[in-house]
Amino acid sequence: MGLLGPARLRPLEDAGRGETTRNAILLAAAREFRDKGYSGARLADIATRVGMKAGSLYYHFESREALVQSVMDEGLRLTHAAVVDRLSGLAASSSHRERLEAAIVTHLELVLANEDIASATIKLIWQAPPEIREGQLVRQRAYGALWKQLLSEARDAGAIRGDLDLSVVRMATMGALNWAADWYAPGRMTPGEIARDIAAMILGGLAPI
Amino acid sequence: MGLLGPARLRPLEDAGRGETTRNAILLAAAREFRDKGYSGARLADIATRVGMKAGSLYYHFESREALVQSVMDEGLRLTHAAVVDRLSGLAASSSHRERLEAAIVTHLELVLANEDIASATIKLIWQAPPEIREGQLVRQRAYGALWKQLLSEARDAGAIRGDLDLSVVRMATMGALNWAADWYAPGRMTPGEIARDIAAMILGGLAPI
DNA sequence: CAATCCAACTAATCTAAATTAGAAAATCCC
DNA sequence: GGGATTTTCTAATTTAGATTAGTTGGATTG
Repeated sequence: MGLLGPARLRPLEDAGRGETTRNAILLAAAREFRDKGYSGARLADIATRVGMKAGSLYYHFESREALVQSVMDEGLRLTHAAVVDRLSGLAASSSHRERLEAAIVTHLELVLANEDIASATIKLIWQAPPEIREGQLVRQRAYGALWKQLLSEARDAGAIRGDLDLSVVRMATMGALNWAADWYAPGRMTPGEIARDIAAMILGGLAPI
Repeated sequence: MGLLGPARLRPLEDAGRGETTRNAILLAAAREFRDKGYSGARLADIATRVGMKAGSLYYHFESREALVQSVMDEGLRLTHAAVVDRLSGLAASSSHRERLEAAIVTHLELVLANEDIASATIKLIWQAPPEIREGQLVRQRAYGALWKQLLSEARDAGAIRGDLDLSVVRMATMGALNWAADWYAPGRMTPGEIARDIAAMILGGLAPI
């Protein structure tokens, strides 16, 4: 696997024609949600992006809500897969610190630059009403578990100080990373530079050595 | 000033009868928005909380949008005031690290425990559509400026490593703090404990000393 | 080539809330 | 107490969008 990873919208294997437009809709929806937010995005606009009319979307999705769910599902899947993939590409000899850093940078680059669906998902996590978010708990938990493991292994190995609650650490980290989806605008700094700074800050803290 | 601070919903000075119900509405709206999100909160429910009917709200606010704006305005004002106040209560001899820590803890405790309006505002910042958020830029900038100053003074004094971009630091910090509004649920840890851990993490980093 | 199916369109319909207008009730002020 | 003013209520009205029903054109298959 390694650097390029499996993180495309969906493998070609099972892509019949239907699957293709479904993906086009997901992508259009992701962009629309990312740009206009959960309540601002309208089905009509999403449809226009794909080149169809609002009603036609119902051929592919049960409802607006189902569409949101699918976008989030896919976004989380992509993010999870990208991080797993990145980690599995590291040398077996890599340190816990390196692994943490890799996870942080991968997550952040996905959110900032790579995938519309990933960044849309992050926004939806904040914006969507509770009912919808609850439908995502399974995936969120799965991704959360990955980080939990990463952190607790690191601590067991002595790579993280023992006086911090790991849940708090995990949530604070996610917050720091995910908020970037909101304030980031291409310009002064590249996603890579931002990722490096945030990783350095999380791992090393603000205080000078 | 010191520990108790000025951070009440609004000074009594100019509180005519009208002002009072206006505040009651703001508070009710804040709770409703905090619990159900920007798009989930309905004017009817807000009105019920205050003991009136939806239409009556229009006597006090132009529109739903104006109400949201007011909540956010007040929330940011409160947060800003609380942090300023806390800082001004510190001894002149306090270190930059202490000042940063105080700001972090104050912000977090406000978001987690103290003021419905503050935590509602944090959520609205994420959830509200861009047009509304833009109406808040002035206040957000003012609060941002406070942090900017705090951070750059700290760095000039050598209390923050010089290799990090301060904007990134500031945004990552806000993200870490603000996401807490979302995942925090009273239980295992108190807001104070969480605040301590997050402050320790931001200042000292994950790596052991 | 006819029957069937797929994928989209058009044109209602439905619905949930926000919003408005005008009537009623409280409150205030003399 | 009575008129003016402030505040709230009631009962439409509006509106924006999601949703649904029924239709159509093209592709596919037997």
